[in-house]
Amino acid sequence: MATYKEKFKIFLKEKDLKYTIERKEIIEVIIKLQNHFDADEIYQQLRKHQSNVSLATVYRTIPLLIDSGLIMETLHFKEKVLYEKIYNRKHHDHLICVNCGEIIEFYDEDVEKMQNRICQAHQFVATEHRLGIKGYCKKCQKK
Amino acid sequence: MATYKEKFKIFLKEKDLKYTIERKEIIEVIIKLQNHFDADEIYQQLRKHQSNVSLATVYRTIPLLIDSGLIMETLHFKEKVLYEKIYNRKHHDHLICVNCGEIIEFYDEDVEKMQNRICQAHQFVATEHRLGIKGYCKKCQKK
DNA sequence: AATATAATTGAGAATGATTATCAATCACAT
DNA sequence: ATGTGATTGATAATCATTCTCAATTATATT
Repeated sequence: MATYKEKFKIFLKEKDLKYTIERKEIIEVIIKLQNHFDADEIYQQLRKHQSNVSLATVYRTIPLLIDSGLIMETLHFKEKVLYEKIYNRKHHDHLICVNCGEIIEFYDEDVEKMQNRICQAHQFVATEHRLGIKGYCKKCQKK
Repeated sequence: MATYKEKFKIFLKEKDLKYTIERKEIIEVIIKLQNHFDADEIYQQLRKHQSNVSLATVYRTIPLLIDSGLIMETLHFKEKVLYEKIYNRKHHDHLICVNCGEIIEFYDEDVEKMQNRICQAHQFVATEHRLGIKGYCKKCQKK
């Protein structure tokens, strides 16, 4: 099982793209990120680690990270696109608290089965599905 | 069962908001719309019907339509927020063809049950869920 | 190691959807 | 008919994202 960095390098090589310092620094920062993140979060983390990669380069690199199967766009919240790491992780879906913004991940076998059934019924070939449930988390219900 | 227009009027009155000509023209145009639409689509339809309601007012009215339970945001596609009418319609989810943009609606009882089960397990109170499956429709698979 | 070449970068301008501002107008209760 | 606060249109502002372009860099080849 290749590491994140190796997988990214291999992807770039296949596409005749270069493994630059900027791309190296971005992937290193992504590896450390735990939660859902947006473009600016990557940028802020770079600065925190004494890297001067520009925001433009962050935006340019995101599609490469997606195409290489390392991250995916998972949800839109407050006008922002959030991403998360997916390499070497099981697919899962999300509960999002509209009050505090907390994101709870869950995996459900039935969701996957159901997706297959629905796609077959509509002769549809799925590349991705996203189930997002919005509402109130335990804490926020009390208010 | 109140009509769209009546329901909107009642909502506005409850909130001490006014039923203006502009809001009337917007709701009339929404009633006629069949598919998923964005803010600009509403604006274009208004102009087609000799209405001069501004785009700013369209944007200002959308939250009112959502709060009154007449429409909901259903999906993001190509950087645009798409809405659809929901009043007096059964909840449903979507298959979206990433090639041609076709949107197929489907209803599945199991999706609803599953949502309840997951929310109970996480002590979460859902206000809304959205299941979007992206992939290739029958036509686009052949290419 | 030097060279060639196409890819990449940073800085800042451009874009495009959406939101805010504000003076003029309007809906509606009294 | 009047008063008051809500609403509107026009347009400026915002904010995330994308584009532009000259300067720089990675990598294959000599």
